[in-house]
Amino acid sequence: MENRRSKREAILNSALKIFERDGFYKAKVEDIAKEANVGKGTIYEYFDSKKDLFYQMVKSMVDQYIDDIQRIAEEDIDAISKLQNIVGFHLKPNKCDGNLGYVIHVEAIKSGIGEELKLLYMGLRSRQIDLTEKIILEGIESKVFKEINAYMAAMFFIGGVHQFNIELNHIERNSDNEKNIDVEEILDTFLNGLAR
Amino acid sequence: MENRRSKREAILNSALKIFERDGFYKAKVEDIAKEANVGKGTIYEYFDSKKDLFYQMVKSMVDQYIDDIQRIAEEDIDAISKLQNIVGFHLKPNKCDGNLGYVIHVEAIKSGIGEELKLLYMGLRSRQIDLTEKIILEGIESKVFKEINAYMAAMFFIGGVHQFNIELNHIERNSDNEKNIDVEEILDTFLNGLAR
Amino acid sequence: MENRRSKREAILNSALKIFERDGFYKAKVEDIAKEANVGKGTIYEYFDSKKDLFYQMVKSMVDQYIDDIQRIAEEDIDAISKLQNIVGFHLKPNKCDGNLGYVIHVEAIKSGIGEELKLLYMGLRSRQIDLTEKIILEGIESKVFKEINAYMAAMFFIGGVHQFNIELNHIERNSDNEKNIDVEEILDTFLNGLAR
Amino acid sequence: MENRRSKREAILNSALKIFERDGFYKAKVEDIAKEANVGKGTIYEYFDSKKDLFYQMVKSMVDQYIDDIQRIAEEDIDAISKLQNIVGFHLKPNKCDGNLGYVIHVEAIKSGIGEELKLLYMGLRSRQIDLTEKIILEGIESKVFKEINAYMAAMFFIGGVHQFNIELNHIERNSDNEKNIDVEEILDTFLNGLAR
DNA sequence: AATGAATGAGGATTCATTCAT
DNA sequence: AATGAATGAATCCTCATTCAT
Repeated sequence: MENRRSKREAILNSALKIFERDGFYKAKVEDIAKEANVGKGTIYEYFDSKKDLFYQMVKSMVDQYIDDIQRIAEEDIDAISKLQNIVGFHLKPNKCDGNLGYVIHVEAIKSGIGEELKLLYMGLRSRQIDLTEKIILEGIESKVFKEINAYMAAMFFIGGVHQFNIELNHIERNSDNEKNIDVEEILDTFLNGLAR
Repeated sequence: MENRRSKREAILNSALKIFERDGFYKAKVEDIAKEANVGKGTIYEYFDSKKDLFYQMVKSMVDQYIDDIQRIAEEDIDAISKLQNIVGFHLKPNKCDGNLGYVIHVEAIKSGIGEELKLLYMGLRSRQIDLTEKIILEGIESKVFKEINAYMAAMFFIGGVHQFNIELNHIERNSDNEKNIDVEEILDTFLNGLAR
Repeated sequence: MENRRSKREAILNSALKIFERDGFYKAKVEDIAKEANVGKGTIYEYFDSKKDLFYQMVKSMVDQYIDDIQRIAEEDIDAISKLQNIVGFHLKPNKCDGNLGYVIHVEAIKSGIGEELKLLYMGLRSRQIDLTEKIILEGIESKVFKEINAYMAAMFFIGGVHQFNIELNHIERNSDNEKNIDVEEILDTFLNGLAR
Repeated sequence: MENRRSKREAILNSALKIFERDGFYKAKVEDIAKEANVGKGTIYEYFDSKKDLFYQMVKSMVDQYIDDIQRIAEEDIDAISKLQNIVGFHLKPNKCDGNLGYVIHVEAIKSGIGEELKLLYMGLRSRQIDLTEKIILEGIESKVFKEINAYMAAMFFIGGVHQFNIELNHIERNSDNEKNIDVEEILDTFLNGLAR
C-alpha cells in the first residue's frame, strides 16, 4: 500500500524532530505520535519499540547522508571543488543537522540503545573520514595538494565543518552579531592554513 | 568542616563519570551515590536536585577548563606555541573528555535542564572561540600568521581539535589500526593547509 | 447462509484451543482470529466481545459435555457400566480436556467475566454431580451398591476422574515412566475401596 | 531488620489474596500494594517483577503445604488415621485453598510465567501423590488395606479430596442447602467403596 | 460480509525525591 | 549529618475494539 510507506515516513520525520529536540531518553513516544498526527499505538505498528524507532530514524538519516556525500565525492570534478561542495552541503540548514548528530553520538557511544546503533554510527564516521581522505588523496595525486597526512587532514576538515554547522544552526541563530560565513572563505582557511 | 567540601568533590567526580557514561537522563542518582560511596539521600544534602547536580558538575568542569586554556593563552610564549599547547592539552586523555562535551552539548541545547545551563554552555563556547581568536590575532599582529579571518580560523581549529579528541578517546581506543597522531603534525596541517 | 454457521464454529474451535493454551486474559483475540483463518474484525461480527466469545465457547463446551454424559446416564445399562463409560469418556484425550476445565473454573469463580458464566459453570457442576448421584442411587436401588451417601460418593467419583484426566493429559504426557492406567482398574478402586 | 521480613510477608499475603481473587493476569500490582498498605513502588523493592511475586507467593504456599502434609505423613499413627488427617486438613477453610490451587495450575501449565513455576508445581503434584502412595503402601504392608494399585488409589484419594475442598470452600459457601460433610464419612466412602 | 489499520485506555515498571531514623 | 526504605508520578508498551474500505 502506498499509504503505509508514507505513514512510516511521517513517523520517522516526527521522530527526527522530537529526538533532535529532546534526545532519546527525554523524548516521549506520545509526543512523536502527536507530531505525526497518529495514535500512540500506531507507532508500534511500524516499529518494534522506541529504541527501534530511534535506530531506524538514525539509519534513514545515515543512509541519506552517506548517499549525499558519496554523490559529491564521485562527481567528475577536481578535489577542491568536491571539498567546496561538502562544506556547502553542511552549511545548508535542515539538510543535515549537527545537533541531531550530537544526540546520535551520545546514544551511540553509550550503546544503551543497542550494539547495532554503535556499529551504524561507527560506520558513518569511518565512511565520512574515508571519503574525505580519498578526496584529499586525489588532490595529492593531481599535485593540487602537497604530500600531507591525508587522514589527519580529513579529520581536521570534518571537525571544522561540523563546528561551523553547529555554530550556524544552533548558536548563531540565537545571537544577533551575525558573522558572515561563506564557503569560499572557509575553504581558503583550510587549504592555505594560517602560516605566512 | 573540611570534610564537607571533600564529600561534595567526591560526588561531583562520580557525577562526572556517570553522566559521561550514561548521559543525563539515563544516569541514575543512585549510581552516582554508589560510585561516590555515599548514600542516595546524601546527594540531596549537597545538591538540590539531579538537574542541579548536573549543572554544578558542568560548572566545575567548565570553570576548570576555562582556567586551563586561559592559563595557556596567557603564557608568555608565541602564538604557535600556544596553539600547540592547546592541541596537546586536548589530546591528553581524562583531562578533558570529548564525550562528556557531547553530553553537555545535547542537554544544553535542549535546555530541558534549565536556561542557566544553556547560558553556561554558550559562555564556554564563546570563551573558547574568543581565546583562540585572540591567539590567532596575536599571531597576525606579530606577522607569524597572514591576515586571515581569525574567527573562522578559530572555529576550524576548535572543530579539528575536538574531532581528534573524540577520535582518540572513543573511537580509536576500540580499534587496533593505531594511527600515530602527534601534536606537531596536527598543528602543521592546521598552519600550512593542504594547498601546494 | 450455511457458511455463517460454519465460520462461527471455526472461531469457537480456535477460541477453545487458544483459551485452553493461554487462559482468558493472556489469550489474544488476534491469535484466535489467526488460528481460525479469519480477520480480527470478523470475530466481532459473530461475538460481542472477547468475554462473550469466551462465554459462548464455554457454553458450547458445556452443552456438548452435558449432552455426552447425559446420554451415558440414560443408556439402558446397569449402574456399574454407566460409571465405566463415564470414566472411559474422560480418559479419551481431546474429548474433554481437563486443563480447559481449570481455566473455566478460574474465570467462573472470579466472575470477572460476568455473572452468567458463573451460573453456567455452577450449573455444570451441579448437573455433573446430580447425574452421577443418580447413577449411584440406581445402583443402590438395584442392590449393586450398598446404602452409601450417594452425594459424597459422586463427589469422590468426579474428583478422581478429573485427577486422572489431568494427570494423563498434562502431566504424564511429559514424563516417561508411563503408568498404565485402565478403566477397569480405576473403577475397581472406586467400587471396592482399599479396606481389606 | 525485623521489619523488612514482616513487610515482605505482608506483601506475600496480599498477593495471595489478590491473585486468588483475580488470577495472575487480571490482578493489578497496584491492588496488591493497596491491600498490603504499601506504595506501588515498594513491591519492587522486595520482588523483581509481578511474575517473581507470583512465583514467590506460590513457593511459600507450596513449601508450607508440603511441610504440612509431610508432617501428617510422618506421624507415628496408622495409615487410616493419616488419611483421615489429610482429609481433615483439606477441609479446614483458609488453611489450604483449592481455588488458588486452580489459579496456580492454570499458570503453571501455561508456563507463560516461567519454567521454574512449572517445575515447582510439578514437584508439588508428584510429592503429593508420592506421599499418599506411601501411606497407602504402609496400609497394605500392615495388612489394613488389600493388595491394591497404590498409585491409582492415591490419585483417587487426592482427586476426591480436592473436589470436596472446592465444593466446600467455593460452591457450597454460596448456596444454602447445606450438606453435612464429615471426615469420617468421606474416608469411609474411600476405604470401602460402593460395592456391596 | 470481511478485513486489518488505527486507536487509546490500562497496567507494569522505573527512578527522582522525601523523610523518619 | 547521613542514610536508604518508601513512594507515586511518569512513561513504555499491549491489545480489545472500532470503522473505513
